[in-house]
Amino acid sequence: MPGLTAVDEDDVSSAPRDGAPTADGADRPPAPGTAVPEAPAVPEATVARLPQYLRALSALAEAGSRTVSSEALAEAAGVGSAKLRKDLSHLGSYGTRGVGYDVEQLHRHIADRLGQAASWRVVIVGVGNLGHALAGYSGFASRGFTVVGLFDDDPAVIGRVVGGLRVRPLEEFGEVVGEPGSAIAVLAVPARHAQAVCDRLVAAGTRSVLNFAPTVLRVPDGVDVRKVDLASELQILAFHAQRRAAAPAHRPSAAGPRGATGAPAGPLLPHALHRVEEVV
Amino acid sequence: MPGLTAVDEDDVSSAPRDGAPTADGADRPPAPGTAVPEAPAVPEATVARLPQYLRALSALAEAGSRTVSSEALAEAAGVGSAKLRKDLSHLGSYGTRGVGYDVEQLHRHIADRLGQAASWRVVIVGVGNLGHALAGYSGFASRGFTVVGLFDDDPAVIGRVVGGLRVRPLEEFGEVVGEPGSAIAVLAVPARHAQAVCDRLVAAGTRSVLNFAPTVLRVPDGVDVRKVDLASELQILAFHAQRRAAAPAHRPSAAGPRGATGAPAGPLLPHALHRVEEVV
DNA sequence: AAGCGTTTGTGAACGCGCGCACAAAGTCGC
DNA sequence: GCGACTTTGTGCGCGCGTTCACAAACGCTT
Ligand SMILES: NC(=O)c1ccc[n+]([C@@H]2O[C@H](COP(=O)([O-])OP(=O)(O)OC[C@H]3O[C@@H](n4cnc5c(N)ncnc54)[C@H](O)[C@@H]3O)[C@@H](O)[C@H]2O)c1
Ligand SMILES: NC(=O)c1ccc[n+]([C@@H]2O[C@H](COP(=O)([O-])OP(=O)(O)OC[C@H]3O[C@@H](n4cnc5c(N)ncnc54)[C@H](O)[C@@H]3O)[C@@H](O)[C@H]2O)c1
Repeated sequence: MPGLTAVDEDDVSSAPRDGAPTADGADRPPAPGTAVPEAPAVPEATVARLPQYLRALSALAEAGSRTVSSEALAEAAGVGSAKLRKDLSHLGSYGTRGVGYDVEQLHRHIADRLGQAASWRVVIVGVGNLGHALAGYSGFASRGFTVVGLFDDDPAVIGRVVGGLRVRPLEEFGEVVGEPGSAIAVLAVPARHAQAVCDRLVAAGTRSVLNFAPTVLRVPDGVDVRKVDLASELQILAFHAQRRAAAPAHRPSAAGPRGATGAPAGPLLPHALHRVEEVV
Repeated sequence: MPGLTAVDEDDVSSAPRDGAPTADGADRPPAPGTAVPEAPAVPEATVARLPQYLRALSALAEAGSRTVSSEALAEAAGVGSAKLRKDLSHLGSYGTRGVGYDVEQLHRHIADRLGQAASWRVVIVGVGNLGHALAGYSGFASRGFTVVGLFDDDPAVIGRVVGGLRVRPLEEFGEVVGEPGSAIAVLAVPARHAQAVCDRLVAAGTRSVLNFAPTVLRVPDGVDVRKVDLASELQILAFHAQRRAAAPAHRPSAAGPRGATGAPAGPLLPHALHRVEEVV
């Protein structure tokens, strides 16, 4: 959404520009020159896709590719090539026409933009069923995140060591979180406590929250909240499944069988389906 | 009416919806034959919010409310009231002017639209760190889902009982999944195996997949895939956090991302922040 | 150096979703 | 029974995001 008024956002990112002799020092597109410093403002939709591009680039680099075309990278990331090029254009021009993008250089650049130059500190609050799984997840490190604290308020859980970290009481939160905005909090407490816990985290300086509890969190301006609601995801899938079931095969004959991937090409949904409700 | 600023959750993450849109996506206008009665075509953005409305309605019903105004329900769901009314209008008119909506009736109606009349069958594939947490999660049942099967291929895991269900080998998948499209599969296997496992599930009749593995899944038309990528969520938060850090005290009014509170909101952002990279 | 094929970057059209504002429709008070 | 008030439902304008299509830019070959 339009929410963020990206303020300046100049290319101040320390401009490491290591060895890469980009030759063209003239790719400073929006030369402000006059008037307001304005904001290149990367669109939200683009930001949401950058992680996918980064993942695809990591895979390509590991596979030995040195350059990729927008077509190939888009394929790997599961998007259209035009969309990918436009997305990258918001970050600046880092491709070479006629060749493509330098895998390593583009990876570095996107990682910089995502703040992944150094590892972000992550704290997990609520080490229950879900929090335990998250604490033991090894996939965060490779994406630029380091879990530096686990918190709970259950005496039976406090003190246990999970994933190499000791579970602490919430009172010690302030000691671990550090500077305001320097850590991301993952909320994995029961829904009825989520708001209260969130308030404490914000009071302690938290500016970024990933919420797993199925509740609407109220936070002051300046705090960023993203939610992951598994039940909602299932319900959205259920909605589509139900619609699919209600609308049987249309165009019985003329249906163009544009196969996607090696898989059964046969038309599905032979007849109406029914769901059962008993448990096995 | 002009009192409070529109409450408005972030919710930017609406359906990236990669892959191929279902063939029947939106071929409504040029109705070739006779006028088809069905398919008012609920917008995707609306579908993604229906679960939130349903949750809010459940809470209201439990609190004893018999009716709600669009304003109150929107507040509870964390959206704007105009948006909510427009969303509901896509489902048909079920409100009473001058009064509001009947809580129980609206809940029933939305639940019907989401196919929640009966409990959907859910199978979890990959009972590791994450799959274990999901299998033991009690929050699915109240949202209309019943876990009916757990699958893995690790002999050390097969046979174990988790959440009252025995973990089965993938070979038995076909016996449990039932009619094509009648169950939703939750993928919680390592990324490098996700595609292969997904192919097997689809071949066995699965039409809805919720993917936790950080990979792009290729599926044939007619199969609906939604992904939950925790690392990406963190990276998006990191992007905003970094931008916030780069933009010091500016205009707090329009700056922050999606404020929710309609009142005081004492934004601080005292000074620039820095991240540290060493682990504790 | 010039031509040729390739690929990027982007201008422009298009469609979707959002929020405003208001008339219609209903309730409540008298 | 009637007027005033409340709240829904929606028409409309607008901005964001996606897609198409193409000229400019680049490497490679001759
Ligand atoms: N488990 C899942 O697979 C799953 C799936 C989707 C959503 N969720 C949501 O994630 C959240 C956690 O789920 P769970 O299954 O891990 O629940 P859980 O009950 O197993 O764990 C919750 C943990 O939070 C701790 N806690 C409670 N109040 C606290 C407080 N005030 N401060 C600090 N810690 C506190 C508890 O001690 C417990 O350890 C819930 O909101 C749930 O709805 C879980
Ligand atoms: N644990 C988390 O908190 C977390 C967070 C984000 C994403 N993920 C993703 O979720 C997935 C699972 O994560 P995890 O931590 O549970 O991993 P895990 O290794 O703990 O569990 C994976 C399970 O899948 C099983 N498996 C492997 N190959 C299989 C196959 N071919 N068929 C059936 N089962 C198979 C394994 O036996 C194991 O039990 C991974 O893709 C991971 O990236 C996990």
